[in-house]
Amino acid sequence: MPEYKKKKLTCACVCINVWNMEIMYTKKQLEIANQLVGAMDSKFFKSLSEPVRVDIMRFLLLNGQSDIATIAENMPQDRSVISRHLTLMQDVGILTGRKEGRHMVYMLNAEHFLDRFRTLTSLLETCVKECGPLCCK
Amino acid sequence: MPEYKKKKLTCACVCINVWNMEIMYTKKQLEIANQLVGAMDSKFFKSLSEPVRVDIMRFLLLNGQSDIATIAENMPQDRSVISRHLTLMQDVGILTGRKEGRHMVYMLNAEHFLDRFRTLTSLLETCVKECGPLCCK
DNA sequence: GGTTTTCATGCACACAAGTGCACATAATAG
DNA sequence: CTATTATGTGCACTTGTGTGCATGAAAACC
Repeated sequence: MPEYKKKKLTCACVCINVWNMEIMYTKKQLEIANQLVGAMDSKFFKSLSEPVRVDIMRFLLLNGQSDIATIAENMPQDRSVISRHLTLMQDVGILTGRKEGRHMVYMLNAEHFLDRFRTLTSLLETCVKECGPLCCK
Repeated sequence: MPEYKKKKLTCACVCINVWNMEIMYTKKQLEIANQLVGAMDSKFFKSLSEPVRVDIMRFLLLNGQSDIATIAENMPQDRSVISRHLTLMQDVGILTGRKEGRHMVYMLNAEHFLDRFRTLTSLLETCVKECGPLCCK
């Protein structure tokens, strides 16, 4: 399979896979795949991969805006830990925070959150439609 | 705010938030929020939070099914590392693997992947529609 | 103005995760 | 049957991450 090894991913339209079968993909397919992968932000997924942060999301979903101390009182972790999680979630864009006196008030940024998932779903749908024969059969 | 602290999240329909404002949520809202949080699988998101694994996904998206050695040749990591990543991704359900002779052939499980995102988007949409006033205003 | 409250942050620690090497296993090729 | 190839896995190492405590800054309260 030496031919296969030398294949470049960024420009080729035809390649030989490991089973000596020709695999073709158009520039459009390549572009769509790159769009999907580009939309898969590591930090975004990582922020959702910690159960504590999902718990915080649940709390804000049911209780609306809240300050750090109040959230922390409903979690087993220390207040400082919750504070750091909230900062991280704000950096990613899941939450929005504003300072109100000495309180720091956070709430869900539902629009941004929903947009992220809508974009990913849409890109993946297009990808499956266009690259379908490549990914699963 | 002692009243607030004593509030139970699992059954209450009315609560006082930290600003002494009444916040109401119905049992339906609670149920939907719990459904959403329940669908947010930590392991699933964690599997997508590693750039190497996303690279593997991109490779399989463009090249279809492939064996471990071939994938590893296109990545800076050691073959054993790629092998472990693939196993993890299969456990989560993103990939499907089958043994073919001495080769282990992986490919994207696009249906499962798409279903995950569709479900999350749908649940989040419902959640925003039902709990909208709570999460953002 | 001093005290209290609320939060951010530096620090240390424990644990999880990614990585590469070496080796064992399974299956094919000769 | 022996050699080669592809893979899985045990091991040690390094890095990253979550955690809690203690401290300091900012703002409100008395």
